[in-house]
Amino acid sequence: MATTFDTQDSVASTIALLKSELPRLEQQQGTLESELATVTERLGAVRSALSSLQSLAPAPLAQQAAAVEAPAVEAPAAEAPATKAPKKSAPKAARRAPGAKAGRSRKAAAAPVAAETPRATRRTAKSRKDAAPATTEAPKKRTPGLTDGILEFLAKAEAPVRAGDVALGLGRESTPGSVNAIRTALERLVKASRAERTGRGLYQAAQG
DNA sequence: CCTAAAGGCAAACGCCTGCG
DNA sequence: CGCAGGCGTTTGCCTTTAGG
Repeated sequence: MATTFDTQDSVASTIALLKSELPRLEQQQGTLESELATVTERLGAVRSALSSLQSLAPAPLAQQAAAVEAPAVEAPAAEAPATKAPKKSAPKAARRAPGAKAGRSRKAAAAPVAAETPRATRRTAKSRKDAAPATTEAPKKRTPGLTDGILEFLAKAEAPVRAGDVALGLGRESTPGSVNAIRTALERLVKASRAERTGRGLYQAAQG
């Protein structure tokens, strides 16, 4: 039988394959290590920016930032699942109209056949006034100077940052809503040419 | 008091990626 | 390869605040 031969042949080819893969893996390791070094460096920059901002921010904000800093650094991976959770409650099928492939159909949805929940209706139904009554609960606190804070954060960041990073850096919660607010602010800054978007979800201070 | 600007929030949509 | 889910983007409306 030729099985021994076949086995030897197969082992040899596997060895050759693995050997050929080795340089690539080593190179990849090197790349990742340098990337890690970059991230580590940036982490330091972000931390220093954070501490600077904390000194600028009002007391409660600074406290929040301090509280956020530790866990965020300790377990960055845990952030992802946390933000993913709420999505489940709103399945895509429910959010998107069936067959609504045509982009920006939302605009058209104002007119069409039976737009079940036009914006105005939703708003009124939700009634933000009702949601934020004049009771003990403080209404949605606005954070004056948010734009400035973002700009300052961007200026201090040595590399393009994400909205979530900015949120954390400014001592805000990294909830989808909060991050979305940052993102909206970032977009406004980009529109105003006060910031630049370097890639998908990446922003940096405007050059020059 | 009125208005504009800034900021918050929610919804819809598109793109990307992981999984079966 | 198709599907499902996550994430980012866009958009519109509302609230709050500051300035005239």
